[in-house]
Amino acid sequence: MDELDAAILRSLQSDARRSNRDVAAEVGVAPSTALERTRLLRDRGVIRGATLDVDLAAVGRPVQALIAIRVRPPSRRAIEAFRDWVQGLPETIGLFVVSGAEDFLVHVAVADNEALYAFVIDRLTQRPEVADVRTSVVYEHLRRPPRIEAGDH
Amino acid sequence: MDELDAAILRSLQSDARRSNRDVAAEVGVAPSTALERTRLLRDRGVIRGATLDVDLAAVGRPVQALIAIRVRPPSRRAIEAFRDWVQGLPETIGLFVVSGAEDFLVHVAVADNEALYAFVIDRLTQRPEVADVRTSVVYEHLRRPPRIEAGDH
DNA sequence: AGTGAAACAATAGGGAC
DNA sequence: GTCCCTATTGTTTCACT
Repeated sequence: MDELDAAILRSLQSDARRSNRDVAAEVGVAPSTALERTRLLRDRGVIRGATLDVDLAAVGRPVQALIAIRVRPPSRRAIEAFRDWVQGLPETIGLFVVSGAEDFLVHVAVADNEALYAFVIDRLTQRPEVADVRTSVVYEHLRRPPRIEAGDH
Repeated sequence: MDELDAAILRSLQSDARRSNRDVAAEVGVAPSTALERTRLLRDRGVIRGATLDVDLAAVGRPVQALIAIRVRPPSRRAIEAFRDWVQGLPETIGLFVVSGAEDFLVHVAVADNEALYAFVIDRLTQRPEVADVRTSVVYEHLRRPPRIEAGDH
């Protein structure tokens, strides 16, 4: 992870579909050099992939929520079972396994408030390990790419 | 948003860098058709962009946390001022504005626990509108692309 | 919605510093 | 060892059917 690697990552972060030629020009190296570095970053697992940023409202799921869940018992078995189950639900778009008062924060996107209510009272409470549920509606969700700097990572 | 649009979105979701040719073959239309549809999806704002999925640990920020924050007074002025400020911090990688007991959930990625502690007690508590802070360490963060279906969106 | 040709980009191999 | 140049292959794009 030298300064060139960091510059390539920064360039691709703003638009992962940018051509290698453009990236090379932006960071000031030959296209072949940029290409080799990018592939090494991919091989080393620094670049995991590129995901499409889709407008959830435009695909019929304008309502988002974060649902804090406490699981009982908080054993590895119960945690992992619940995690795997909730990850497979169609409403789920993100999942945080956390420390603190709760064990999970499930990020869901649904069609309307009714669907959100149904998700919470029909699906979640079906699971016997769910001890407590707290729903927060998401008014706004902003994402920022991490600031990347060179270093001995 | 017909079935073809949905299929194109599903195809690009798994890898936003997939070539138009591959997408066309996968969804069963000519490349020119896939290209036009993809461009229309972009123009209509359904596709917002493509973001690089970077391994945070590999770029020196292996510790993640979600910080729940209550702001006082919970006025538009205070909410928006805090949102804009926290969004600009280098540690911030995500921000949820939510209903419920708290007003914000700030997703941060930092170098170590010390940096996390410093973020909470030095930076956040500097702001006079911050009334309450609750930090949860993120053990695991999974993301899932939304399941996209055709429809009159 | 599909075809073909021209412009463009990605890749592999070889060579300079 | 890192970077660059060039030739080849493959991809995108546009005018046209």
